[in-house]
Amino acid sequence: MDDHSPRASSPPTSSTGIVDVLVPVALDHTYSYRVPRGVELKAGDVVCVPLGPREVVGVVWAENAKPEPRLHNRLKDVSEKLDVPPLKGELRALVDWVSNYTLSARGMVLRMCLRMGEDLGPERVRMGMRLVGPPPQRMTPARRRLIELLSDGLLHGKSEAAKEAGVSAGVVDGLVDEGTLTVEAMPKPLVPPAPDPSYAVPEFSRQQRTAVDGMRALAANGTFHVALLDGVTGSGKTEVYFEAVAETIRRGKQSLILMPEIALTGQFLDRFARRFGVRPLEWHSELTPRTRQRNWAAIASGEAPVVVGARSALFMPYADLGLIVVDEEHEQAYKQDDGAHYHARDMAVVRAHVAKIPVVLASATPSVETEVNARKGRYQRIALPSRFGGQHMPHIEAIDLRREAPPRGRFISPRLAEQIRFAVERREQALLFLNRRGYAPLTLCRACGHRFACTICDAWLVDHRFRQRLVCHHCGFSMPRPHACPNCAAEESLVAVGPGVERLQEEAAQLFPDARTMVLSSDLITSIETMRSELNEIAEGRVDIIIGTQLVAKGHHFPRLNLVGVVDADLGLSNGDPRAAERTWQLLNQVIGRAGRDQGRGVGYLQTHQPEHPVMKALVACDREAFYASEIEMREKTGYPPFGRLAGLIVSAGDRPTAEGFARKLAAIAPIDERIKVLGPAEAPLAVIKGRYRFRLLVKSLRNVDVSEYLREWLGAAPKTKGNLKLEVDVDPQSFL
DNA sequence: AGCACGCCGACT
DNA sequence: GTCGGCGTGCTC
Repeated sequence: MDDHSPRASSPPTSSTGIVDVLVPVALDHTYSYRVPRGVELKAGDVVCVPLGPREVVGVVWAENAKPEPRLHNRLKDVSEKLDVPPLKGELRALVDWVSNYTLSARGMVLRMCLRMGEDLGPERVRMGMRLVGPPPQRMTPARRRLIELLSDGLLHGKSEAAKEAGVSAGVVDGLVDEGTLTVEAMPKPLVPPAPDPSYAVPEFSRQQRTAVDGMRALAANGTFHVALLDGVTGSGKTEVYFEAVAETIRRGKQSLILMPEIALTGQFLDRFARRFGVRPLEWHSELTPRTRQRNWAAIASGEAPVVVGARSALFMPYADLGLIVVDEEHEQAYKQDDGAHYHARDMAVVRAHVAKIPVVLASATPSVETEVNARKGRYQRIALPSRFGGQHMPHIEAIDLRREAPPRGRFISPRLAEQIRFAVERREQALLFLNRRGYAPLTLCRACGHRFACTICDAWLVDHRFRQRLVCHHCGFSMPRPHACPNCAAEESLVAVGPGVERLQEEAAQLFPDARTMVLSSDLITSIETMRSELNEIAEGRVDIIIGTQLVAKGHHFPRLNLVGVVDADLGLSNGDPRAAERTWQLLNQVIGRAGRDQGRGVGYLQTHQPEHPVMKALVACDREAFYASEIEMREKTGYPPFGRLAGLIVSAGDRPTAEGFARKLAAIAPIDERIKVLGPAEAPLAVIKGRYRFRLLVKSLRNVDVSEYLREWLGAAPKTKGNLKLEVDVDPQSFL
């Protein structure tokens, strides 16, 4: 019955043929399937196909496929064409590009586009109730409350209304039986109203106007174009790029605003709502399956004009994307390192390029890569030179810990303590910043010197007094804090070494007994919702001293915060990471930028052992130019990005010799290329994580080298990994742990 | 990535 | 004697 010849002379209108389908599994290549009669398939169509013993959702990657002839009698049929919009060519091109660049399987990249959730079945019809009849014969307090609530005669959600009135479902049923209430189906969940680009256009200052014009022009042009929106904290960056979003809405196209995972706060959504009248659609990992499905559909159909999301939102199948904004473009959170290794900011530029649309990179402290691109004119710089409304940047001072040391076992120097006291007396807020979770990073035995380390990672156990446990920050292992030393059995001999935010809170409570303190640390936060409520508490002024890890550096606005104390400014500088200086500069800038945003009287104190370090000097002098100049010069001289390219290979195995042996073998067969240096293998800075031994190779090349191609050639000749041996490829690594 | 097939230890 | 551990290999 079926014609197996690829040159079948069926008429072109016949739907019988063969298509190549990309399936969302760890495969680079497409598989060919026969198209059943009566089905019409074109590239981009989303289909269900049999794959081994199961059915998977895949995407047609090529029509009129010409599979290997010997496969012909083994081809299976496409099971079904799904009723969703096809993936556009631009998204398929992005998948191909990302897979080619990062060396991750194409199927796995496709998977990121298909996160629409499983078929959850038809959506449950929500029931509502309405007051229709006379009051019941027997009135009870519960019945009265419910009737009161429904007295507007409108349809109320059944469970919500019962909950609000504080009554059980039984009360509802009783009133229905009496004929007082009716229960009817709620109308289908209403499509949220579209953001209104003219809802509340703000007044812009003269300096902002230029930037706003730039934003509108770029959105109106609608062609590929990269702009760096460069403005200090408090300069109104968000409101300025909202104008690009507004223009894109007017043009009937969708906008994507990418945010670092953690910055997806209610504050931002409210700010959006104040400008556009409604909250935007969200896309992040904490959506419930039903919301995920609904939002995916709204994005794919084009019903969602604006999407605010974490990095995974970049791979959504927008019906008609017209603009991408990458907020806080320098954030490390944009780099995904589990599974596929990709940098969402860079891939956003790629997506904008293939979709021929503009992209805005916004930051107060641009990454060195972006800054160089702006200096070379590859990106247009749109600058917001100062704070909005004549506010001043915080005044920054260094506190030299070599001269003004805190008392032994304490971490707040006398001068910083005094300033905090003044701030609290003035009823202002103070922020103590320390990028270290827990109580103390190390616990040791005073009697024998024993140090508590993780048994399966190469790391100390961090004392978390809040949870009463010693915790490994790399694998999550934890144990109760023991009373006696497990090594020498000495009792009461364990001491905490070094500070964490919890210990700092203890110190603050002793120094300022009347002040209200709050610790903000990622391990104390269980969900986006709890974080939103804690941030609200601070914003409403119910906290005097905030003690936080880098969580507090992100775009939250605390109106009464005027003082920021950085407890250990040197913390990120000494780890041998090529980006250490850049990171420290960005983080401290951001954290200190939290101060004085309303009254303009912000002050920052940097506790440091090296006030002469270029980063500290640039911070104190408020001289960003000095920082970029020295950092760019250093990168250029050493050939680090963006003046050269890097890729990392991480070999890991359950035992040290296997990992090291394979890494050495890899190094030995690296193709010779005078533009490329292969460094290592070296034991990774954190040599053991979760019981796996890790070795790293670093590929360092000139800027114009196609590193991905080099890696493919190299790894193609490598023996294939088997057993528990694992090889990870990280093109453009951000972290060197 | 899943999932089956396949070959060696503690239980109905 | 079987249930089940996860190593290896395939999926059009």
